[in-house]
Amino acid sequence: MIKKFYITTPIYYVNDKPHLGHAYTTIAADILARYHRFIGDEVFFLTGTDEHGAKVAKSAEKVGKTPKQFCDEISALYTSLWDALNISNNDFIRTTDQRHEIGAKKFIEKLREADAIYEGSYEGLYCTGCEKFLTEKELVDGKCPDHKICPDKISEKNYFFKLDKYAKKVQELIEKDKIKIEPENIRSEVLGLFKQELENFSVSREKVAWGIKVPWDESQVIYVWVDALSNYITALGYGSSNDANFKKYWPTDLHLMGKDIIKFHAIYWPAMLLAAKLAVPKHIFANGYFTVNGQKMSKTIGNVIDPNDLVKKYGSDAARFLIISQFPFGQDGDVKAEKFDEQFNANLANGLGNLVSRVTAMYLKLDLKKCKGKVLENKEVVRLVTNAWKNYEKFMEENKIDQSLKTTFSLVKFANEYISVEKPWELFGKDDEKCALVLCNLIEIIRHIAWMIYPFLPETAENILTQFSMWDEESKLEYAKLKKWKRFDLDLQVKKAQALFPRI
RNA sequence: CGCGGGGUAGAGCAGCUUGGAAGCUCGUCAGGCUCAUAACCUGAAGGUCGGCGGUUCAAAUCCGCCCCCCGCAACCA
Repeated sequence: MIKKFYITTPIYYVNDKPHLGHAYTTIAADILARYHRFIGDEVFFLTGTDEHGAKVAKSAEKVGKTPKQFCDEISALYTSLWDALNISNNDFIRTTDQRHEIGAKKFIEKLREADAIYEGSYEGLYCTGCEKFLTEKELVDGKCPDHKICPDKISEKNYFFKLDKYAKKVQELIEKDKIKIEPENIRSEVLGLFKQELENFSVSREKVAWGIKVPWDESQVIYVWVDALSNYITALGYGSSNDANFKKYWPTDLHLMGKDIIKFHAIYWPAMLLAAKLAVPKHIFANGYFTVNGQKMSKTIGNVIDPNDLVKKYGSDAARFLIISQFPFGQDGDVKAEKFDEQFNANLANGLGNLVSRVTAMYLKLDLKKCKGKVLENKEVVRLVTNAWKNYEKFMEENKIDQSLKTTFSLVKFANEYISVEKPWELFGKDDEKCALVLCNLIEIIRHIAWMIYPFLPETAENILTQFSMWDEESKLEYAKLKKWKRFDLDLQVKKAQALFPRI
């Protein structure tokens, strides 16, 4: 039976242009999506942009644009980055899409019907200059940092969600891993939140114009978390006449996100889904945060890394590789600009690129056609590759994508050592059959490496396989066949190609 | 007493759950090789595993206290 696999990134807030963090989460999702397609799952991979709220309206106004124009422009920055990074999402949802509006309204309506919503009042510090509520933390000496005035304490009518009604159940689901939360430390952090006070949260706003109107009270706009989170179902057609995808793909197999928004995904979202009598997500995974040179990435410090620059400098595949392999997936990590060059050269140029290059050259230089049909199998090498696949899969299933990549590159290392030990150039003319065996083993190892990196570096994988004229035929094969050791003969059409990753 | 993460060779990290000769990548140094993208392979130098104390035949690993970094707490992955 074919398994379905629904994977999402958060929808990104358009108040900011995309940075390394957005790219990180999205590339990770793409790798997992590609992997699952690769092994034969039916995949739906969703990403998108979150476009409502006072902040966006404000930013738009500042540059003299309508909110919609503003959103169109920023949202396009995301889609073009995803193009540049070869992201294979099946859909891209914007919260300003009509389909989303319909679904989101339907969803909040459902919450109300379930008696999960009540009218209350929200009290906060409102700055008339900003036209928004400020938190205590934002204030400087009790004043709005932008307008230097004391905000007014005012209250407005809001609708609230009865989180207290569902929290216990959500907690139970998490404890029993019905909603599996990873990594472990994030899970315990979430469970810790239940011990503290979890307050009912507001699901609407009165003083915000840029948003989706609450269906039963048009003086209110649906507040961010209901609006944003519901994208995961509205993109599948929830609430519309065409909800085939919703029926097929819901619930989510994997919600991927940065750790900052875990609370909303792990607690608020399942609670709302329970209220609406929908299935809850199966798995939530929070990735870590980047610091740059030991400091948090921030616009004010000016250390924000633009993923577009990485693509320009290293190319799409290498940028994917560099971004994803900086530190273990699920943990925080620090990056330095110099490190990108270093790792590019070490792993891609000197490692993989050079391996392909030297094996290709040897194969073309040493004429071993007379050994055709006499090439044996080397059990040790076969076992090594089989084992590598086992580990690779295990890590992938555990979302340890950096480990899968490491496993793959350990084969690169092995192949390079193997060449040094066997010295094909010395064997040639002395023991041609042995020489042929070594070269065939090497090419076969490279074939396996190519398929392993396929979800990570799709273009490179195709390039390598094309170089050995394997792509056309193999790309049609099933996963189970691809990963089997293949003994092939010496009649391959091998082309000398350009360096995969020229050294920097 | 808010919650959580971390402090291991020059740099970045793994190991800690289930105690038992300190490992990986990059860098440095010295050899080797010539098929290759000045690449590749081998070897070496370099660490009192944040501090103090405890448990133990044995602690980076378990326990206690202390010091120092960092993230989160209604909208920056």
